[in-house]
Amino acid sequence: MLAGMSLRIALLGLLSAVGPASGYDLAKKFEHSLNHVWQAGHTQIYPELVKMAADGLVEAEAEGARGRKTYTITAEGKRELHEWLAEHDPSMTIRSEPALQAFLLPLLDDPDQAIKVVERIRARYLARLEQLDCLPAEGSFGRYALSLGRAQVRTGLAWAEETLADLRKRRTPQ
Amino acid sequence: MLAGMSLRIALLGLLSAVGPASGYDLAKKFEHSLNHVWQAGHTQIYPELVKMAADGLVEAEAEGARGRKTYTITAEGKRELHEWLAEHDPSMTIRSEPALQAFLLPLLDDPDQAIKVVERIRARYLARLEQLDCLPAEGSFGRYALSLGRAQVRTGLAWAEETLADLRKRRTPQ
DNA sequence: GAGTTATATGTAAGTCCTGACATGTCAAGT
DNA sequence: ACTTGACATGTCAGGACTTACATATAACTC
Repeated sequence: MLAGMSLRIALLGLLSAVGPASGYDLAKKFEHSLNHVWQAGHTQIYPELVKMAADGLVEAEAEGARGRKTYTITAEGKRELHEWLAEHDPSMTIRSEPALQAFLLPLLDDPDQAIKVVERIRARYLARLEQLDCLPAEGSFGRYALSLGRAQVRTGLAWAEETLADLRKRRTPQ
Repeated sequence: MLAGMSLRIALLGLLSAVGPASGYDLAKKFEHSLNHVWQAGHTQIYPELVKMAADGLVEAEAEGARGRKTYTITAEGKRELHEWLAEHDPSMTIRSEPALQAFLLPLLDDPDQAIKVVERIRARYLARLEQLDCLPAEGSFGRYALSLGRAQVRTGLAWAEETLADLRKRRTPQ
């Protein structure tokens, strides 16, 4: 099993959880339930499903309306999915733009400028938290990931608020 | 200013913080101080520095030993760096393999299997936290990012421990 | 003097991912 | 009849990133 096949795994997981679905459906699910875990647009999903069908992990059923194609996970697909979940050591690779901005904060000598940057980061985290809070229970399927995602965003928000307090204290030390 | 130039920004930030450095130095800094924020290997860094030099963001000085080249940030480079930090709305894109595994957990009917998966995730977070705790103060330059990184990892760890407790309760409900 | 490790730089193939473009259907309102 | 918006699928160019390969010097150890 090769590394870096997370998009496949995510798609297989969705198909396994919600049953047969089209590429369009899967793109929507990505937006609404995998959003805090993994991201992918339809431009990545459609070609990937074709490759997965070629590899025997899913089966396509060309259906009626509007050229809609329904994909179903195969036994082989389920096997790959379970194997990945059971065996794969998850990569800790991180690429976080908010954290990169946090890293660079000391470059700004003017505390007011730094405050503006952290306030923008805070607003982003807050918007995302509200978005997560609006997520449907989704049959409670993604519950573990949702609690992890929420906790991570709340952590970012808390960091922003602590950092703002710290920067404001520095600005007016009297 | 285009999106997705974070590698450039990270390199400019390092050059701005620690002064002139070679590609090799920058690769080491990535490992030791940007690790919890952004990741890049030397195979990505060397070509990027060449492009950045072509764009006038850094200046290369071909130096002595072992073909070492020293790069210095230019005024234009500093301008770009500050502009990005001040203006760029950070992307919230997330791709977390641990979170993806968390998402898929309900697929495992056997609680013992789920426990194994979460224990592996927990071990990974723990290893990373120890790694972060060993980071030098680095002139305290990356202090904000370090506190954010640590908090994020601790959150992951706490999630793993709560989830383990939950799964163990389900296994033996008596 | 030989061997090992850390220093130091690169290339190339291939995959992953984004953003822009392109096409057409169906349902509902006006 | 017309328009708008949600549905539905795709391609393509280019940039980001990984993995494997390739090379050579300097310092240290045995």
